[in-house]
Amino acid sequence: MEHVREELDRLILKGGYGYASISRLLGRNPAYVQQFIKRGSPRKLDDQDRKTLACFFGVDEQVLGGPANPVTDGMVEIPVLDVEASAGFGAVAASESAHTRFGFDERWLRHLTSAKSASLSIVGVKGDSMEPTLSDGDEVLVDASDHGSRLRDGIYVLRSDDALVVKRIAIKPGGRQITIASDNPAYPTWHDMDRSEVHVVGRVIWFGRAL
Amino acid sequence: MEHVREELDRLILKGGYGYASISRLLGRNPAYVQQFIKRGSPRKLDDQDRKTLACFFGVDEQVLGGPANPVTDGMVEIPVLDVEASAGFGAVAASESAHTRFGFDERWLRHLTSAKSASLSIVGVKGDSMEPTLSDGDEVLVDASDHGSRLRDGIYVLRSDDALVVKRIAIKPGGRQITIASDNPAYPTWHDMDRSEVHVVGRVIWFGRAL
DNA sequence: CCTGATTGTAGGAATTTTCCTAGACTCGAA
DNA sequence: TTCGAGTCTAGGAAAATTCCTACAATCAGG
Repeated sequence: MEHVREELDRLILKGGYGYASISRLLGRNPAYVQQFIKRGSPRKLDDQDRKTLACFFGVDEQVLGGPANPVTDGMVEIPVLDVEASAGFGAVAASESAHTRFGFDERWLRHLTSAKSASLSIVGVKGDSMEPTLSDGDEVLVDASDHGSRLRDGIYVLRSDDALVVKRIAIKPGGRQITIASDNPAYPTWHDMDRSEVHVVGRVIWFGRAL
Repeated sequence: MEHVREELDRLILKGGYGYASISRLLGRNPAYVQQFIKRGSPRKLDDQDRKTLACFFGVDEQVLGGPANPVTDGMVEIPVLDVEASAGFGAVAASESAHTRFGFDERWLRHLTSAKSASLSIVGVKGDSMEPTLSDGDEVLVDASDHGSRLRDGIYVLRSDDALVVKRIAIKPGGRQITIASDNPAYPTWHDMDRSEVHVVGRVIWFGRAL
């Protein structure tokens, strides 16, 4: 903790400001900073003062005894695709406006997938075919880079004619054959389909649901 | 500034904690919180104390007089609480370590709840007691302003001794009695509990799950 | 070398924060 | 009901903070 006083002392000395003027900067009496450094009078700097000083000297608050910086830049925004517009093959007008989106912590996201954020998108689930795993209205995070030869057991978003559908895919061991199923047993399951028959949009790696 | 005292008072009252235990949470003398609220003794809360309280009650620091959370163009950031640190009454060293957080579209969020973003937080689910609705590792969005007299049927985060737990609450029609249940039938259900017996942190309004 | 202005220093006063304690009260168990 | 343990409350003590002030040192301009 003494380290903070020395650091502040050095900063003031280097800049040639003098204790008095720095005290005035804080809106305190002229002896305030001198007391802090030489007498250790306020054991800690007030939160507000610390901010002011860190800003003034252009150093991190941490140097003056502040909290470790919570790295504020690691936020990745993933847009929610408008399914109505994106499902068909017709050219999609990329409307900039009105897209809702989710933000994920970068570290958290890297925990989930190694995919680049550009290949991620969010799609709303329609219908009950994937109950109880996914319900109508859920939002699923889709990794568009995770298909093709990397296809493996799991839940995928597929393109079917002009719509996006969510299905569970199982790989038949050793072959090119795959099974496409809906978790809801009321829906049919297709066995032994060829990979080339299905258009995989991407793998579902996360979903959110309102309660 | 008085608003902060009232807000803290309300939080303590609603949760039914009492001033003394909250004072102990801060590692202060038992009269400390009472003095702050009734006498206005420390004009401001110490930075450290504010963090601890915000974490404990699952609200944003802003509510307790902290710095305003930057809302970047329609995106609301909700912090993930460090449950290990926030749940218990034992004096807790509020860990400064970088909190992960999620971002929600403001419009989307308002669709989900009318609560102010400052009263929202995210908690990780531990254990299988809420299977199949919630699984271990899920992240739930908690509305800390939605309890007390507004308690209604639904899933809530409760404080139990030194841990946070997620349970389903059902209100017995017409009375103060409530039922606390786990969705997993392997866990017991408690009937006819009095509202004052449980410490409600907030209502679960959304969750996310990795697949 | 003087003079006046400003600074750093340190003693101590004024104020605020923090703690301690005793009394009134509530609640549950005996 | 009585007792004991816990709470909230308020008064005031103890400790920390913030401020004030006088004094010595420094420095620039005469």
